Amino acid sequence: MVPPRAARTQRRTRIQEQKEERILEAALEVFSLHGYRGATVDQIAEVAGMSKPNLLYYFRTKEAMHRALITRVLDTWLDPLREFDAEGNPVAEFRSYIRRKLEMARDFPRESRLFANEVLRGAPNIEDELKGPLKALVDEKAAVIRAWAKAGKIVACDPYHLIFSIWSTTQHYADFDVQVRAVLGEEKADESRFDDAARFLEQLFIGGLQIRDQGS
Amino acid sequence: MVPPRAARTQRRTRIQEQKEERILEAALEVFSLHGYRGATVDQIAEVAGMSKPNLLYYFRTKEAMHRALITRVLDTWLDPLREFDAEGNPVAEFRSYIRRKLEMARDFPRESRLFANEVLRGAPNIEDELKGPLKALVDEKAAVIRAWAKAGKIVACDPYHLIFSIWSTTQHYADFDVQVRAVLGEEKADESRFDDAARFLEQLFIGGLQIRDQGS
DNA sequence: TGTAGTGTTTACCAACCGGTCAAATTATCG
DNA sequence: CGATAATTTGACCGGTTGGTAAACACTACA
Repeated sequence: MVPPRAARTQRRTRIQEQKEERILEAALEVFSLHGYRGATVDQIAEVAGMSKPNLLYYFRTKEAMHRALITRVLDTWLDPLREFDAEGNPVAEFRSYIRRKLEMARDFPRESRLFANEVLRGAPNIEDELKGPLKALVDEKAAVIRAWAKAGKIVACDPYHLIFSIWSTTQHYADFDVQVRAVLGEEKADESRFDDAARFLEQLFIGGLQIRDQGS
Repeated sequence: MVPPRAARTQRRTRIQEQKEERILEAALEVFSLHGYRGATVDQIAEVAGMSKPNLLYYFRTKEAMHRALITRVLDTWLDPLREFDAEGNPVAEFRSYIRRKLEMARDFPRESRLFANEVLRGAPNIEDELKGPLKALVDEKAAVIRAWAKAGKIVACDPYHLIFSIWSTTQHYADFDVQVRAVLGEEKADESRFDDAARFLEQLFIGGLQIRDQGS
């Protein structure tokens, strides 16, 4: 009788976990494609293969569904940056960070688009998380980058805008996928697209970051 | 009696032009903020300062309004790339192209977000224009860039992904404005944000493109 | 001033949407 | 098996949405 959300103090059953997983998977599919407002509960229910009231038994509102989804995505989305290691070799760290971000754009485009959709709308539901955990993490990594520059390990540059540019260039291949396809032509296979992108971005960032001839 | 759209064979009156302009301005405001589905005709009518039926007298459907808006935006959006001059100095051309794109992100963020919203949704209404005029223009400029590289004027790199990276990094400051603000902190004034971004992007792209010491 | 066309508004509608409810079905466990 | 709780469903509801009908107002011009 009592909806599972209220009974969460107890352990969740396996069936609840599975259903919630199926729902969030379907919600990701629909939200990422149509945005929050554009998605309908009926649509999500259909993709999840269950009736609307049944879906609403697990997530009482559309908003609850979206919130659960976006906080989860935001968390995994920051993993690559968390791995960014102050102790490692600077150039190697950037190289693997860029590669990880590009792989996420390739393998999890729906998550990227969900996030993009949310930020585009002004991030009404995640503003606090952006100003809190996200900002804190970026501040931390920016300090690392600045220290590297001061130590002469990489060229000096604004660490925040450097991170922004890595975010934007990599996520572009998920969020603007249709445009990229249209310009490159459909014949260009996915593999090739991402390989070319990886090669270019490495050239752009690593080439630009490495200390070489400082003249002119 | 007859709606103006059908009477378009005749010249449009001044009042029609003005009203349509007011409507498209309001539509841009609302669509860019809430996306196609999230925007309501009532909302647009209110922003435009007229009643809904009155608005629908000038644009018979919500979709017609959106289509008129997006084709116009797409057109002006490509202007900076059109100005990209094959005869000019390569480095100077890139520098001014980046600056123009960044200025557009600063001065016309709504247009950028409208476009981003559309592409995110799979560009259902502009797919043809992406594969047609857009692709043609990019192909043309890509050839120019390749020729510059072959002539040794800039370093060799994939011209398509270079253009993508300029698009994504500059538009990021319009589309992900909320995130940028959250990370940099609200105290950072707009002017400073864009100045810093301009300085960084110049360093990234121009520094990376210029021919200097080629040794590892 | 009459009238035809242009522009505007009030009232309205059918479809859709998020969400509820009560009843039915199924799983759990003594 | 019996009983209790968990899950699922069809029917439904109030509010919103895109769009329409028709009357009304304004303007230009003979």
